[in-house]
Amino acid sequence: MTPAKKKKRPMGGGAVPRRGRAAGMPRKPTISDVAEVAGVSKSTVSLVVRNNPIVSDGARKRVLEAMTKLGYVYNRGAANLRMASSSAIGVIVNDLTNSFFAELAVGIDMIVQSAGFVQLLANTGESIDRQREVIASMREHGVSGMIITPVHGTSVEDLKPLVDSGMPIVVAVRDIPGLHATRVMPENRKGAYEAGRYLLGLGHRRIGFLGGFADTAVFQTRLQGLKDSLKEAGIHLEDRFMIPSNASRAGGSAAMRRLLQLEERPTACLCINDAVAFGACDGLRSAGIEPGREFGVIGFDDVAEASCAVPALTTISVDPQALGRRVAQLLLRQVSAGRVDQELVTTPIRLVVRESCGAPWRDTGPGGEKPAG
Amino acid sequence: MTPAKKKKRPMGGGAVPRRGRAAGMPRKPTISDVAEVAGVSKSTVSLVVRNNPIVSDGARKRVLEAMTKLGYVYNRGAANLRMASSSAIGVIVNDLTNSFFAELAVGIDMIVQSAGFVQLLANTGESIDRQREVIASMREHGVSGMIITPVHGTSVEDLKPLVDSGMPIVVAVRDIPGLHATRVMPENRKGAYEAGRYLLGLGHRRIGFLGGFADTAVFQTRLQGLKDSLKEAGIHLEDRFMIPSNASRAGGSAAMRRLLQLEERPTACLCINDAVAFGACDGLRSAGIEPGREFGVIGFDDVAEASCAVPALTTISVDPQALGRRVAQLLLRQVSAGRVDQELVTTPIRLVVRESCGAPWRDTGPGGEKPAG
DNA sequence: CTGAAAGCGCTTACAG
DNA sequence: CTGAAAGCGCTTACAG
Repeated sequence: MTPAKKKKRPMGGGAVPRRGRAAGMPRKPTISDVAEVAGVSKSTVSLVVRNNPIVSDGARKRVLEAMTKLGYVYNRGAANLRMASSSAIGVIVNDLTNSFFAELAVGIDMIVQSAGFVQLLANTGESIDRQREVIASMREHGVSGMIITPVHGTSVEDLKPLVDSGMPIVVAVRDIPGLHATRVMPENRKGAYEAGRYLLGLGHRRIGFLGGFADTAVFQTRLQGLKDSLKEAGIHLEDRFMIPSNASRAGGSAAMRRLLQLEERPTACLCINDAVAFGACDGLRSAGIEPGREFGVIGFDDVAEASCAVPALTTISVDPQALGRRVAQLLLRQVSAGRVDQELVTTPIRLVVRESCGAPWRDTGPGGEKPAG
Repeated sequence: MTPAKKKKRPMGGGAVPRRGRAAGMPRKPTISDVAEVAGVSKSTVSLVVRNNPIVSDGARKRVLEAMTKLGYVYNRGAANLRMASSSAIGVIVNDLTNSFFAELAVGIDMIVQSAGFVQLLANTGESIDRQREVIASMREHGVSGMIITPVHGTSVEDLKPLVDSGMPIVVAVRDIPGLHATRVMPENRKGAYEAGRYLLGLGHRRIGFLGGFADTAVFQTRLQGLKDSLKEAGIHLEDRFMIPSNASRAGGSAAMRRLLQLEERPTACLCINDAVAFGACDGLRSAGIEPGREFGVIGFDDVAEASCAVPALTTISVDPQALGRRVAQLLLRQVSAGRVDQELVTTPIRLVVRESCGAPWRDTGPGGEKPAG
């Protein structure tokens, strides 16, 4: 074993000023330093770092000791540069203050962490400009894949350069039809179908469909799911029970008022989203009807705030953490396989009865004709 | 101008297999490629990339054209390696499903993004093991600073190696007393003081303090704030109005039951956290008293769920986004100055009257003696 | 204003 | 099993 050589580290052409380190701080140790202390070559240290069993036990032991002695920290950036790979994936979320997306990020993080990757997370706050900047930034940082819940109004063109660059990406929750990338969407039809079954199970027979506009895919899919469940029970969803409106709270309120004016009016409704469901509850209350207890209201949990604001509201939602895990797995599979998939994947949907402020609706039975308590 | 030279790129000792790229994918262009196409040297391209005005307009133009033509993407990892700096900061959060911390992350992200940094976000889910792993991982990824909301039970020793390494860190929300790092904590005393003033302003004169145990710093600080406000109004907080308990929902319920048994009982209380406040409301309801309307309840919003579950509950909380922005600024200041601060910073606290399910409490006036409506 | 060269901290055939 | 050398994609004095 040759004695450890003092390496000179000449500060030749590229004298490095070590920006980012406090003036007096000692230089961070590198594998060369470790090799020197352990009396082996850099290669050997590199093998030890990556747990290659080829190294002799003695050498390994000396290397490990040297590492702890020096407080060595592996520089993954340098390794990534050399290997032309990266151990980071980018996660771009349209609104992290929305707990749905926060939970989604948590689910993603679980998988990403346990796969030894690190998550670059950016929040776009529904800003298309910020989304563009963030995508560019993450590409520069060399992420090996990206998960995006696009901001509203994102077009195929916005994401095409990214996809064309060969970057594995998964688009989640909000679809961008026609994009050649993996897209993971909730099973709207199944959710609406189960909502219908749920209401039927509670004894409802006249069920309305509120909010949204008929020329959107999401409207048609959700409506179809409801119709399917009703048809199974031999019930036809009457057109007059189908009331389009803005997919907003105000829209829901107006739609509910129209619904309540019908003869033989429904005793329950399915709303296109939770904002509309809020509005439907507003409309019921202003008519002196208690939502939930006297009139069944279910909304798709798109805006993901239903749990707080409407006590007795039943929501249809995806388990966001499970969705996050699924999405991350789909991405990592592509990353490790070195190829890009273009599948459309749907995710299961659950009916969630929120037990928030008031008594949950399911405790009250079929209701609808029952006078206020 | 010499004609563009074909660089050979010999695959000598270190033939790079290009892991992480699909088989047929073309190599990503580098500044050498851009230089070749633009007919300039690498140095010039580098100067253009970083917007150095020293480059002639003609050269700049040709470089920019070459970049768009090739679809060049800056490799920040390589630049960081060379500059021994990094444009990433690590954010380690104990529970991202808690909307308080999600909002915190959003605030951090805002500052981090606009400073041109990228955020590595990891969720520990209150696991000390995961926290240790994540800290190690982020160090390996070369973050230039870290923001941590530590998991419960984190000790000074857990974070000391990190601090000793010279890494700028900011510990937020949960204090680790004795750690030589910037720590940003809510102003508990001021919050309690303002809660007291708020209750006094509503006409309350007998105010209780519920939950927690007297041997904790947080208990003493919050209690002191309440006492201060009462003293200003010439009121002494009676010891019997101070009821310690587990800082849980069950604890709060038990404490409230004890409080209600007192002669000349209080008409309002301040709770050590929102879980206790939930419990206090439970206790009130089981005694037939409507919380908020008939009995003032304020809780510190530590668990950050108050807004959903207790309609009429007043909470004392920090604006988490503002806190996040503040924290990020404190970190970035250290990062760019290349030094490490060890200050203890407190953040302002606000009284928030939640307008969730029921009528907000402030609409009901002093209350407390008023019979149930 | 531009080019050639060195080096950031790693990994990887290759020769011993 | 170990060592010397080349190179990942950048930046930076330095010489022209």
